[in-house]
Amino acid sequence: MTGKTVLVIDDEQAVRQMVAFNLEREGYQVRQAADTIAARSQIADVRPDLLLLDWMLPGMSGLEFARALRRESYGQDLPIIMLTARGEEEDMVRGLSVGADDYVTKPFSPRELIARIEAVLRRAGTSAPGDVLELGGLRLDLGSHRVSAGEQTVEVGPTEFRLLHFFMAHPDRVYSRSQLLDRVWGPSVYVEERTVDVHIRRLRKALERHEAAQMVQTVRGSGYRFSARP
Amino acid sequence: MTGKTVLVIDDEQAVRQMVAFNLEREGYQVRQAADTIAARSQIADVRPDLLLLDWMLPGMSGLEFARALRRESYGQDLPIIMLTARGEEEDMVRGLSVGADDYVTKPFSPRELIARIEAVLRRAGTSAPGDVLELGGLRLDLGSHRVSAGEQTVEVGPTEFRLLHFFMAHPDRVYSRSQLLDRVWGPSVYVEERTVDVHIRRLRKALERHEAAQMVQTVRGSGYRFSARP
DNA sequence: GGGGCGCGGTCACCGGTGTGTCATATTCGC
DNA sequence: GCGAATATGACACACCGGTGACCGCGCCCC
Repeated sequence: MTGKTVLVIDDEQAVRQMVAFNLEREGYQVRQAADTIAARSQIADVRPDLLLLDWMLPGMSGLEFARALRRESYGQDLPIIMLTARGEEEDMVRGLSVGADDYVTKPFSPRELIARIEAVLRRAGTSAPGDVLELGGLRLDLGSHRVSAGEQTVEVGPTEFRLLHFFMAHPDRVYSRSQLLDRVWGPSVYVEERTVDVHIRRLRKALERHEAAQMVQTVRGSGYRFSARP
Repeated sequence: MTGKTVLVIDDEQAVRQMVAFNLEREGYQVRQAADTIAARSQIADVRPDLLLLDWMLPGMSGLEFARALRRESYGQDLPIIMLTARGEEEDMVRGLSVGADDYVTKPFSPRELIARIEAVLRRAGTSAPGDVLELGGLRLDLGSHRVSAGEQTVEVGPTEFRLLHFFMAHPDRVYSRSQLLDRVWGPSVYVEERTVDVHIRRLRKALERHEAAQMVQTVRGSGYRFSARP
């Protein structure tokens, strides 16, 4: 796993720690900054994949900071999620208008935060061309939305693409049907668990002309796993 | 559906009963505890899949209790949802930073509670990456659900996997058949004690191609032990 | 506007695998 | 050598996952 880097910018230490604790548990790299000065140097230093930005910051507001970032070359397509206290929601309209990708109102649950982060990263990742996942002879190109095995193109439907994308981003790991539904279909979608089976089969069928179907593995009683080795 | 077990820890009986009623209707097993002492013994006794933990408890706060649990081996990946009164939201930031997975503010609707429980349960198990147990040349990878001896993969069925998992997590110690049934099969499963023998044999058979079967040792009159030395 | 097509979700059926139980063989301790 | 405890083989059954078919929906192209 690559482990995306997230920078949390908030003046309250408790908030930063809470976020850091929960994101690290999910496998993210987390950096912290208490103000925009520190944030600046962290951004230059570690080039985070995503910003969690508090609305109220000492000195410069989160809004101004976001706007300033958007004017710069590196910050233009850096995803930003704003953190805001309850009651400030109206202001968020302005926040979104300067280019924040989403916002979360405090207090927020780790689940909600992670779901939003993944949603934003997914969107950002999909639009960035040249981002390619490669594993065991399989290539998945996020930019062109194409899958290939060697020289040949593999034809997969949209859901199979997302499923394969998730698998290739998290290889060698078992996921239960409900976890897959959560991560690939989305947290608020309710469909039958067995639906996963059907899409697994469709994915296998697409891969099998290229002798790559054995990478999609059944772990009886637990779920499915994607792995290059048998 | 297996019927997951949820433990409700709250000092108000009305809250506990309301929760129990609604969860049981959904097919959950529900246990109750009015304080942390009772909670302790319930946790040791029934090994719940999830905790609903009130923020304000007599004696020890929910926060302290959660933190204490997180320090222990069994509690580390036990999902926790905090219950909190409206107005205490500020404090929740701290609660979430010690590892609660989500929170619900009282009063809450049964629908909301169930939705959150299911969301948390779905995510459970995904969090800790790269969990690997290693002992005497045997490797058990929880993430990929694989067992290997040296370079070779060891084929084991689901129950044998759980059994081996338990053994490798608690080596060099004798467990009686009923203890194994309790810990590996679960507290609410009733099967013959002799069934353990059969699965021990199946586990040995799987290990014996890799010359690792002698690690599963019989202690006549007492039970079984897993150990790297003869 | 209608017909066709692609996609996603559900269902029913089936075959295989895993699981628990029993009967019988074997081993161990005394 | 005896009795008790454990190992082992066999078996029936439940359950899980694979699979093909079907249906409904939205979209595009006539």
